[in-house]
Amino acid sequence: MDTLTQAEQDAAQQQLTRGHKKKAKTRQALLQAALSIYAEKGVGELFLNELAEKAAVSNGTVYNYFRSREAVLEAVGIALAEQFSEQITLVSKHIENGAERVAAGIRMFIRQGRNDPVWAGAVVSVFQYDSKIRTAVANNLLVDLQLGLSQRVFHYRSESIALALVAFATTGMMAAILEGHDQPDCDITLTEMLLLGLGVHASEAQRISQLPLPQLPDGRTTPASPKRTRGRPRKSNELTG
Amino acid sequence: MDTLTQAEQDAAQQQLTRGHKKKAKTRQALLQAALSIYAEKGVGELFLNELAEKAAVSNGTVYNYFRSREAVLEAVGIALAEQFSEQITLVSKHIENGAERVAAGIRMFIRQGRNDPVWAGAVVSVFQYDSKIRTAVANNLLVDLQLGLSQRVFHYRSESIALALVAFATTGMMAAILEGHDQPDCDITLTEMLLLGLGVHASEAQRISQLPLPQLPDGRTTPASPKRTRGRPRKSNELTG
Amino acid sequence: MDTLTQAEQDAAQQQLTRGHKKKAKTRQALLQAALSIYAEKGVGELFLNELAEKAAVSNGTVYNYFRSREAVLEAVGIALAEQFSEQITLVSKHIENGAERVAAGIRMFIRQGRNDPVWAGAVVSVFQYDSKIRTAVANNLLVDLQLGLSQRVFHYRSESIALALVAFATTGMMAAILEGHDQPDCDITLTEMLLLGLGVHASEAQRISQLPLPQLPDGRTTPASPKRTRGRPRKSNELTG
Amino acid sequence: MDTLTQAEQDAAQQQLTRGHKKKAKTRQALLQAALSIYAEKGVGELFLNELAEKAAVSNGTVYNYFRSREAVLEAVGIALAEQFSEQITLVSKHIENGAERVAAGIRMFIRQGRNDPVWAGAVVSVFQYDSKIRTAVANNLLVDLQLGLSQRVFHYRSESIALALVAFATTGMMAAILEGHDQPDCDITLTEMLLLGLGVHASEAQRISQLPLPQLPDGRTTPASPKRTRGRPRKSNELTG
DNA sequence: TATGAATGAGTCTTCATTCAT
DNA sequence: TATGAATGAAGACTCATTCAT
Repeated sequence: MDTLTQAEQDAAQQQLTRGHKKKAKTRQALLQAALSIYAEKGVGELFLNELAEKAAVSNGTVYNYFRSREAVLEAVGIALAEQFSEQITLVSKHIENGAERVAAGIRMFIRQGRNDPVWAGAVVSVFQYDSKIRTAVANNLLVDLQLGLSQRVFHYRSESIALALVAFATTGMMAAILEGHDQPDCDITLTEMLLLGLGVHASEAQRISQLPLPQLPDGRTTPASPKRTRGRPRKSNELTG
Repeated sequence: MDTLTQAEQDAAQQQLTRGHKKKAKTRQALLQAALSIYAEKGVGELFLNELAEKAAVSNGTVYNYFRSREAVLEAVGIALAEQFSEQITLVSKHIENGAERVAAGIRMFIRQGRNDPVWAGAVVSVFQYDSKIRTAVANNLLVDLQLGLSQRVFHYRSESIALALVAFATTGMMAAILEGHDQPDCDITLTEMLLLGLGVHASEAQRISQLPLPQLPDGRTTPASPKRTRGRPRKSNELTG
Repeated sequence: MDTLTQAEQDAAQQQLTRGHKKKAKTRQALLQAALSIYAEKGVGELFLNELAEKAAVSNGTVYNYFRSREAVLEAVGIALAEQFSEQITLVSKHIENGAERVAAGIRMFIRQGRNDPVWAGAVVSVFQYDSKIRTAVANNLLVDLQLGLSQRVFHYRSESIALALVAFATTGMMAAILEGHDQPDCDITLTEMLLLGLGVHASEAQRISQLPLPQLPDGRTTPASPKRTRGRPRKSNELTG
Repeated sequence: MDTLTQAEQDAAQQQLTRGHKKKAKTRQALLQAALSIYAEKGVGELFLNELAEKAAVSNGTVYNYFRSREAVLEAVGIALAEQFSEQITLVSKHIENGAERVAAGIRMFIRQGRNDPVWAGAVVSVFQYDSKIRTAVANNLLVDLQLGLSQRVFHYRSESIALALVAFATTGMMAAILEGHDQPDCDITLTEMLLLGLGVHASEAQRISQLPLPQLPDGRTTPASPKRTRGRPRKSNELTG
């Protein structure tokens, strides 16, 4: 998964051919830097001087790409939200079963977060700051929940509560992993629990949660491990201690 | 539930008899004001001049009670954390069954949050900002999970994941309610789902989630609805739309 | 004429008795400093760091008194406008003849400006930047023009043009004096010309323009000569060379 | 009256024949754009990015024509000043009487300003910002004043004060018109007043102020009405309300 | 202890100017 | 010469913290 959406990459490509390589690269660098700051310190701690430094541009350059600090936050949120839709669509493209689709989504998020802590940190930060991101997740999830329900795989009483359950448990798990409370196959374990919660039969839940995940094309450009040069050290999450 | 813990109230009471009524009141006012700011705008938006204004003291006075802004945040976190333990202990004092204790805890949080949006908002804000609060929740929850496991009511593979599941789903539900996505008995519905996820048999899950809740002594002093005089309006949560 | 209006001085006095001497003094210092910057460099060149330095307070203190840079400009404008009304009222309090009142006003402005270049510079700067100041001048002048007309001393075709003539010529003269093109009795000379322009008979114009001016109580606190420590040197006005 | 002086147009013409059409056009476009910004927002609000945009060139291009922002301001001032001389010379070319020459100058300025608010706004703005412009006006005016004096048409005590009177009253009137306080024949009315002020006999003042104006060749290229797309709205001038 | 004016480090933002293409 | 992204100095503004009263 790349930091830039497909649309943005296309635009970048076009500009590239017109010799505007630099501008596209700078914008990407800024978005990437913003993501990594989100990951390290949260949305509220994004300061433009630090953003500029991380993106290796000068202070004023930020304003050639974003009208204000708020615009940066918004742009990152939008970029993440678009990524979500694409990513989820991709991972469950050929899956017909609603429960399997939901499971694939949950596991993809957790695995992706484990592979890319910068991305995971940004997602967790943004998830509760920005309703756009929540909308993006919810819209995709909702369809699959309804599919599973109509297929008689899910049996839940309230769709909105099921939605909240899956979304918050998944992002919570991502947060827990970020804070060091990882364990092998935790994606499978959580997915099984959630499927049970959604009313899937135990044997089915176990089977579905262990299905092999579709291969994802890997286009990540974010560094695999965040640099924590500054900012307060991340507090350990005692929840999963 | 009061904003101050029992211990703090006791201390306050003692000082009261010594004629230090005012001091105790000011400290309580400050903590209460901080809570309501958390609820309205989140931890990152607590500014001391606003805190002082809300508590009806001058800004310099804050420093007679707290060494720094950080100390305020910490004190609020500690106060909330202590409340949690007391509250959960209270609600499940006479319950022997681990699953019933967990269910009572989940439902108490959600119901309490529905009754007191200020408190709920503060809890949700703090939960992801302050590891102490997470610890407090986790410690209590952990015991009950282990109890339920030993009683063969729960059947889960990973305790830490179960912990994360219950904690994040519950606080997520509180957030969803805050944003207006409430529905009757949503505490029961979520609890049933979580019990299922923890491996409780369906019939048991349904029964346990619907047990009458123990009566709670009600000593709340927080206003029932937060005043949102300033700050950005809370974004609607599309997740549970 | 003082930098603070009567109302402001009253307020200051009240606060003084309540031990708020400092606050009143700081506000006055800021207004005074703003005036002197206006005088030296014009409205557009007022920078808050320089304002703070001149008022001998720190940068942030300015914001304890004015919400923004704009608020500073506005406050100075209002203070000057209020001064005008008071000053003009004062100088022509006991004069019945409209032409004599107008003459007294014109000459008072010019003489006051000669005595207090800081004030004069500020007036000239503000006059064309701030409609409030123009309104203040115009309102007072208008009454006297109409009085003179009804007394058959003035004979002009258009009141609004007469208004503009007197106001711009007077402030223009103040600007010319500021730039060093002073000469003895220039207030008398200009006043005579303006009276002629307003249709006063030549002998009357000469007599009125030379009447002794009413004594003004002198409460100036502004330094008699501006310090020109910084900023581009004032360009000489070639108009009156 | 064109934005470029005759000299500049000649130069432009020469270059045209050498195929440098574009360069001349760009320079003119920049000067024209600067004028319109002056008119809209004043000298202090001319920003080079906006200038470039208005002239439909990139911001870097400005520096191919002017060394710095200051150089732009200076060039506009010089262009306006040269226009003045030409314009005044032109309008009073065949007039022998000093008072008639002065009257023609005053009326020409006011009428021209009424026809071309962009030009008028720029003149008013520049007049108080740039001593060159004042010099240009003063030099022309001075000669005519002295002529009128020697012809016994004027009877004033101080040449410098007479100069200031006429100049500031005229530009003040232009400002008043710009702010909407126009009225038919206000140029005649003001001129008559000023002639009276300069000591012209009443009947003569009336006659001279109403003489037909010499025809001006009209080569204006500036749009008749300024576009006020941005910037603070011009404040209404209460002086002439 | 309470007050609230003052402080100043830190951030956001603008805009004249440079320079590689 | 034209372009426009990049620059960075400068100025506006915030807010935790101090301190004299």
